[in-house]
Amino acid sequence: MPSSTVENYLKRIFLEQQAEPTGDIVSMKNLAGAMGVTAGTATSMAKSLADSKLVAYEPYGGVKLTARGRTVALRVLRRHRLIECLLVEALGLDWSEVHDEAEKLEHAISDKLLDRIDEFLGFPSVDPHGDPIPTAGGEIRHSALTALTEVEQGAEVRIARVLDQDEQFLRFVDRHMLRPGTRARVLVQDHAAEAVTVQSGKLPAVTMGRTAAAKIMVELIKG
Amino acid sequence: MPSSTVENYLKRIFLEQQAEPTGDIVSMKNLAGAMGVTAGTATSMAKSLADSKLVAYEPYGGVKLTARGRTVALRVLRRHRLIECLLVEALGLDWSEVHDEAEKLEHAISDKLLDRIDEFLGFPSVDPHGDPIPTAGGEIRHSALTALTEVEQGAEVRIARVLDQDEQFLRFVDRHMLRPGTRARVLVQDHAAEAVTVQSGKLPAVTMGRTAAAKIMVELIKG
DNA sequence: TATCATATTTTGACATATCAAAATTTCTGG
DNA sequence: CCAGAAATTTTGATATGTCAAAATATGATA
Repeated sequence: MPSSTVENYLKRIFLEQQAEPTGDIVSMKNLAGAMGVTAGTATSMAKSLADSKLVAYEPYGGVKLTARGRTVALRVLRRHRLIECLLVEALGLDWSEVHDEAEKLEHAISDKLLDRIDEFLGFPSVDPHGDPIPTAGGEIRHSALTALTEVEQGAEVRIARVLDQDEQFLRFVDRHMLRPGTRARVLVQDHAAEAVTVQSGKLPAVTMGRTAAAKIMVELIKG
Repeated sequence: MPSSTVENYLKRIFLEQQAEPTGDIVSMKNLAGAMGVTAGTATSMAKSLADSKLVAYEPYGGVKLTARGRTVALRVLRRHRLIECLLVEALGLDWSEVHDEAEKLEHAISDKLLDRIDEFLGFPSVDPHGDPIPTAGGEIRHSALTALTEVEQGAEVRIARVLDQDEQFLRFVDRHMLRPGTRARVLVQDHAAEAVTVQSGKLPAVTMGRTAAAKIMVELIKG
């Protein structure tokens, strides 16, 4: 049984591997940053994870999940995301405030209870942020998603995923009805200004910078 | 912020204090037994809790909660019992299987979420086992105590207090599992015979005279 | 290529929580 | 009151997870 610290490292490594398209090796600096610990701590944990065959660790290189490590990471993510669903669906919490709760609860819940929750929720495939929920078997399903910066002007899209858990940002997304599942239209792609203008529901259009737009992943509906 | 280990010790001490009617001081042996650790570990933890002013510790004497320690213990108990309610009410788990889940979740839940759960459940006053749920303020609502002679036939009660320190009597109480904290059912109230028949756990029912029954104070759970 | 900034690793320390076993204190029966 | 039993405390060790700071390696650039 991995400790919750180990679970957190593995989860972070998984997420960092996904976030880093330069290659799926995570540096000690990034790992330490993501975990909020010093670089020395990250190094010693990397070694200890490698001893447990949960990561491959190359001195001065970095760290990468093994198959076993990946399985553990996905199990933690499954817990996290199902808990987020539960808090939103059953208890009516706002999707912007469930992340921190789930961060703690994900280490304290049994497989049995998790299965109950899954059943109770009707076996959802994405969490309230649109992030895919890994299966009990430890697999993850991806649909082809595009960043909001990449779609053509005039396109109709469905918001699929928001790649940032920051509460400020989630509130912004909320305010403009850009939650996962909602439809939106891309009115302007201004490459010169590095800005994207989108419009959702009956709200007025909103213009955001490309760094923000890059964090909003969508599925193309038309255009 | 007390660690979850500290929370567990305080909770145990509280429960042991209630269970021990000889006086509310808990010995290292009992504490170690209840926590599943060695006596040496219990001693060193007792000292450390005393340093934090959460318990009063007398070497070779034992340990007793301070007001602060009691407040922490009751907060943990509140979490535990509300979580048990949630698992039974909302997720349909059986009341016999929720204890272990709650044991872990009670340390991983925020006050905010707990309040939501409380509200969602309609502010229950007892958990699925009939144990009272402490208030957010850290007090325990003691329902008014009733003598065993006063309750209706068929009622479910929890033994709360035994108003006699006589060894003979306490042994009798013990033998029939009528210690404070245990649940029992009043099978017969025979006013003509001045006798009460009660039954606890898996033991056969026992009939006692009204003078004896008058010394056993109970809380009404149902009926 | 020599140097310097940056990243990484090592080292020594600390806090928490635990155990086993030795030492000590308290209790109890004769 | 005293000896042995039982409970308690002490001691020394271990595992986990962390930091600060020193030592070392890597990589970019002049």
